Amino acid sequence: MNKRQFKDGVYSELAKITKSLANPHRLEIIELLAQGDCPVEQIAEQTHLSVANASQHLQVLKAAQLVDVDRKGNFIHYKLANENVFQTWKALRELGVERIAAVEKLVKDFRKSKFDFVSVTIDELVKKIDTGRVTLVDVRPESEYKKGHIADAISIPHDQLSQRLKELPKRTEIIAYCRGPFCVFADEAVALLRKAGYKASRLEEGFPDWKLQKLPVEVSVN
Amino acid sequence: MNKRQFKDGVYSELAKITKSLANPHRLEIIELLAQGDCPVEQIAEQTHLSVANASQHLQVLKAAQLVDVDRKGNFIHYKLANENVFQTWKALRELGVERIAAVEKLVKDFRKSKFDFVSVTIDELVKKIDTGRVTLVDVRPESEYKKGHIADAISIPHDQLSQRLKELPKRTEIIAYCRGPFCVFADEAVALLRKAGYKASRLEEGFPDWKLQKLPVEVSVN
DNA sequence: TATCTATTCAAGAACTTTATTGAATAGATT
DNA sequence: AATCTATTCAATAAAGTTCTTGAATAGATA
Repeated sequence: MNKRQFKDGVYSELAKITKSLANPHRLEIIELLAQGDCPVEQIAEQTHLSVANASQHLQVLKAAQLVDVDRKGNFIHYKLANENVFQTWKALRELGVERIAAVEKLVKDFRKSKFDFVSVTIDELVKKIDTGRVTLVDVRPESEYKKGHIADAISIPHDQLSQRLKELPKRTEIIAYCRGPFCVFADEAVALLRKAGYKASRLEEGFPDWKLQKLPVEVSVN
Repeated sequence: MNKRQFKDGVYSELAKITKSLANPHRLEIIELLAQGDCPVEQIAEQTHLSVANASQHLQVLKAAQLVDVDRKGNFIHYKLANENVFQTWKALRELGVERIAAVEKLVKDFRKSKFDFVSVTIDELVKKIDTGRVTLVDVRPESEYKKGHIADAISIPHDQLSQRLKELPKRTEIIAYCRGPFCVFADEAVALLRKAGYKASRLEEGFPDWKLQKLPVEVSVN
């Protein structure tokens, strides 16, 4: 094998991986799987795809070895092959927000129009936890909370929040978090909480970002 | 705009960026531009593409805002839009090497078959520079050296090395570096040096990786 | 102003990717 | 062993990507 063949080989393999990521639905699937493993049907539902279509996208990710499968009873669970997959998605996400005005505009317009408040970064949250009292609320679906959540966070899924406000303290600051910067659950939660007189803000990033930094995590085993 | 439209918008913008990276030639172009800005014709030559084809690929990268243009006299120079672009390429590269056996095999087979020696990581090189004496040789084309190189490195382009061996000390350790882990210039240099009785190894990563870590860099201004 | 030249554009053929549909499969459960 | 069911496969039409070729352009030099 000569030099050129070697280079062509390497770059074409890397392009294959990149291609497997280069689709809006597959990026959304990666973000979803970063919350924990998940059967096909749930992925299809969450991403608004048909099951057959979701399955096909998962096959593409599997062929690129970005996801692994696990059979659990009647269901087949998919999961990210390793941390590096989320890391790469994070790099792409950040590149997008920084480089592409369209993405930043989408995010800002949507957020600012409906939810006019600032968010807290992971670093800021760590300081807050160290120095003061904070109530952490995980507003993702309970199944995702169970698969892993920030230590000491309580689970109140976004669609149950209005009925469960009493569980939250009025005095201490509340930080809501969800899947990631493009997930709206936390924004909706904060809007609701503020309207009800609570002192609340959202975490800018999501649970997978917290976990990637090796910060304390808890799992609810079934 | 509702939640679903927002998500669809964001993921499809991010997928557009990812698609612009998802091609072997464009990945190679990114790696080349990470060495410093460069006119179209040189990019075409280095990547073995026709000029028209290289230009088209550059248009794709430009549309995704991953590269910027600068006119210099008669030539149009392309450059990476910012550090994050290289960062993302690096994440993809590492994901590839870690996840895809095919990539690792290609690299190992090619290297091990022709160049049977271990490489030095950036961290190890930093320590070596601190504690001992090391001669650093930049074996990339001189134009790339001029656009930026590791501090105190000397330039001996790979194709001139055999005639310029006398410039190098026989006693102190020599570390050769080039564009990155998939670049073969440094391997060839080390093979040649060892055969001639020098104590030499290659840097595993390349100059852009060194620069990304904010380690000391020099530029030869023209 | 005319010429030169690096780069881009445009059109088209070959190939790849995607969503949809309905059938097939493989592994549990009964 | 028979049935059930979550998932995958296969075929197809529509849309997108890529390389090649040769012409067009825009900005510099003369």
